[in-house]
Amino acid sequence: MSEPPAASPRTPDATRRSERSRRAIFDAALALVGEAGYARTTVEGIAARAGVGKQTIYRWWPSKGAVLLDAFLDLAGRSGGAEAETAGGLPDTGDLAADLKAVLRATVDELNDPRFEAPTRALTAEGVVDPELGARFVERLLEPQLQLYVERLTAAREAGHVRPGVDPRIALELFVGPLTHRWLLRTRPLTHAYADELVEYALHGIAAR
Amino acid sequence: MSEPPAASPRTPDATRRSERSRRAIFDAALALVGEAGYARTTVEGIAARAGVGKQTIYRWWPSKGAVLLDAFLDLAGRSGGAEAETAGGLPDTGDLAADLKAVLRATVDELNDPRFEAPTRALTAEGVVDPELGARFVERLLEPQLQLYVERLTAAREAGHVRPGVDPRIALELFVGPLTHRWLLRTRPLTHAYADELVEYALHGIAAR
Amino acid sequence: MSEPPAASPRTPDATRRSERSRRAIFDAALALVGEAGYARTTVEGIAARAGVGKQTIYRWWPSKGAVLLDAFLDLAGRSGGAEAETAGGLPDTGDLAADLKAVLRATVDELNDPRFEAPTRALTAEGVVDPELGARFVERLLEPQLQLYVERLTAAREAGHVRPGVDPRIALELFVGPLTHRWLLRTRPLTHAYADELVEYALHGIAAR
Amino acid sequence: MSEPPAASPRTPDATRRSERSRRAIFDAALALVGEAGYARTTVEGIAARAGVGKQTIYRWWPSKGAVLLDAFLDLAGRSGGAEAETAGGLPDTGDLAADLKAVLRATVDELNDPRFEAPTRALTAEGVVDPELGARFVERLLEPQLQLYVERLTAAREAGHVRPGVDPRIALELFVGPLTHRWLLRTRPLTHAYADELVEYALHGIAAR
DNA sequence: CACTAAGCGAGACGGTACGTCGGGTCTTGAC
DNA sequence: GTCAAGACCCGACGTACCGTCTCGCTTAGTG
Repeated sequence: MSEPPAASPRTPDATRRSERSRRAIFDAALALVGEAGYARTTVEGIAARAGVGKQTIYRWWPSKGAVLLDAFLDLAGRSGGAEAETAGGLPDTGDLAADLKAVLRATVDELNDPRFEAPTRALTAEGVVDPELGARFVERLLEPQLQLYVERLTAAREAGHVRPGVDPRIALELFVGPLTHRWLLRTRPLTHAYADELVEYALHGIAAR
Repeated sequence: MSEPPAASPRTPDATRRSERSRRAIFDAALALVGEAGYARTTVEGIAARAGVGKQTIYRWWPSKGAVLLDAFLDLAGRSGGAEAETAGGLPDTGDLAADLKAVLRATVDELNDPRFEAPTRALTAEGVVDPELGARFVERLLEPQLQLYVERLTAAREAGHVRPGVDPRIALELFVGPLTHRWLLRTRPLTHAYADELVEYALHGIAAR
Repeated sequence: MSEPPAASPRTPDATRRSERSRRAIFDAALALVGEAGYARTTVEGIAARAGVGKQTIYRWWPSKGAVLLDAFLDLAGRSGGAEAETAGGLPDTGDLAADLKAVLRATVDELNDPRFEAPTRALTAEGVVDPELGARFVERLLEPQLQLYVERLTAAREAGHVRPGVDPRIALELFVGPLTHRWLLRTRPLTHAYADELVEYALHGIAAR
Repeated sequence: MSEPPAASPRTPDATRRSERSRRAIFDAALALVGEAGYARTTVEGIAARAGVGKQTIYRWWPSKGAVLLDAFLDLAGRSGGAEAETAGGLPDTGDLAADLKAVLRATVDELNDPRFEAPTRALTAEGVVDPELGARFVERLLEPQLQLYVERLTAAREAGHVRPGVDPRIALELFVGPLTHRWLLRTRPLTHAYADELVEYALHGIAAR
């Protein structure tokens, strides 16, 4: 029952991969995007800064975007950002509005944090245009976080705080969608006050009773 | 009292501009983005396809993105898309939910139209990363459309169909934000059914009474 | 009776060519070959040293060898090496042996001159392996010089100093061939004494009467 | 009194060398030079074709040229080309002119044989530019053959067919030099007729008595 | 009606980065 | 300790575009 060799042409041997280079590439990539922006970051620049041959990058990633996505996932994993939240789940004090406000305020802070802003914008934009990259981005970063909303909203529904028929998968977009819209398109500033208002509007709707 | 020449260095004389070239550039730009995608579209390519010197492009636009934004605005203006809607305003049958559903369904159709998808995605992504371009994009294309929501929602509030305290500028994002989120990030398909549900959720909120 | 445009695809417009760049490329190329040798000279290095874009080299020459051949032809033309000799023809004092010895001694000196040795060896070697380059090398540099031998030997034949049936084109190789052989393959040192002996042997043959 | 290990750093142990790999490398090298030419033949390609690690090549040879020189020597040794001739010496029928013509005709045939042409040209060119390689080439391949001329011409001198004062080492170049000149520089085609004429000219000189 | 003076098509230019190839070194695991 | 395999750092390849810069050539508007 032997394992067949990988089908794809030119598949490098991952067991021989240099962990040292991998980390250096991530560090260099994030640093450059932070300093010069995504567009002015180049594979050549990353390689030079990481003290690595260009081929070592092209051996393991197909494009600049892919490198940066992995670098960003690595960063998120290390600095516990998403992972910690993912592990713990959204807060559940019993007060749905308060919990959502706390989460959205934290999201606002993160989106305003310049450390994260440049690479996140860059990756999101890249994903908007490159479906494959976008899919990985959503699957690995966004979807796990959205799933937390699903869980919290489901719990709230079972607790009777949310109308019985509501689909959490759609409901969550009432919170996340507007926030993302403001942030990506810069139509209005992202503030805690806005986060609070958004929760109120989304929870209670805008129609007169 | 003769007017001195414009202060800025190297300001071209717009009165002598070749309309013929301007149109050819727009056509070439849109065609190329449609065929090859934004990333593979180049200024050089646009010039060649338009039968125009590169300098003629650089004389009038600072970047590829700017050319495409103008080309897109021109397209929108010509094919009446946004302009026609802008002129007429959102429908007002007295039934807010029905009117919003109609508008959102139309938006869904437009976002799913392959003719518009590629350039719109490209421009949006570019605007996400380039604040200046993003600002022009929002100001010239997005904001006029959002203003229509403001008007319709204000009218609805005055008619007593929307709660008195509601800020239309925030309320509109409950509709537009989730739609944009789905479209840009491709988290779920964009359908008429979704548009309808969105209107219901946003109008009535998700909280149990 | 209009001139048809050049058939070849992507033919650059020679009338717009930058003479300044052309010279800078020649100078850089010759300098680098002299300093680092042919093998360690690169197109990239030539471009950098000449303060020129790589494309400017590739626009006008197909290969490193071609650049160097032209650089060398230019050098020969400027420093009058071949051209001056070509213009004047071989000396004709009436004493064929003495004239040939003078010429061969001069050739020995030139082949031993380090300024010429490196690039000449490099080009010759390249021509040995690349027939096209070799053909140009022979046609532009070698053949004009060999032609001088043909003329001098023909004159000598008419003056009765050379046997009537002798083909000058073959005869000249008795002088040039052995010299080149020694120089290219470094089998024995190249000296004036050797040049003199060569003339004696070739003129009178080695067979006993 | 045990022998200390060889002084040089990293001297591989020749006794453990894989004969199998050595032959595979030679075969691959010759095949590739024949198929793609010397310039397009790479160490990597040789290793891959030979089913050998690159290091196995670099362990035993300093350069591509060195591998090919050895491969060529091996070929010459095997197919008896030079060796057989070397062993037997030049023919000596008593008729110097006829013997030389026979030998030169055979050389012409060999130089025109496409099997030998590519690698021989490549090695010669490499030797023209790389003195060390050139020296090995001359010593191992060329000089043994030239020595045969020395022997034959010495015999001829003793038999009174060659003038007494003639230095065979110089005389031989009258035959070999022009031939090599034509072959390397491709100035004129290499034919049997040319070989014959060359012998006549060199034996009897070109000067009128 | 000539005479500037711009916009224009064309494309050469100095550059930067691309993605690939191969050089020569080093490491791993099998023999 | 050699060997096959191949990852690694590095330098160069030849190409694609960038944005700038001349070139003639229309094409107005002015003197």
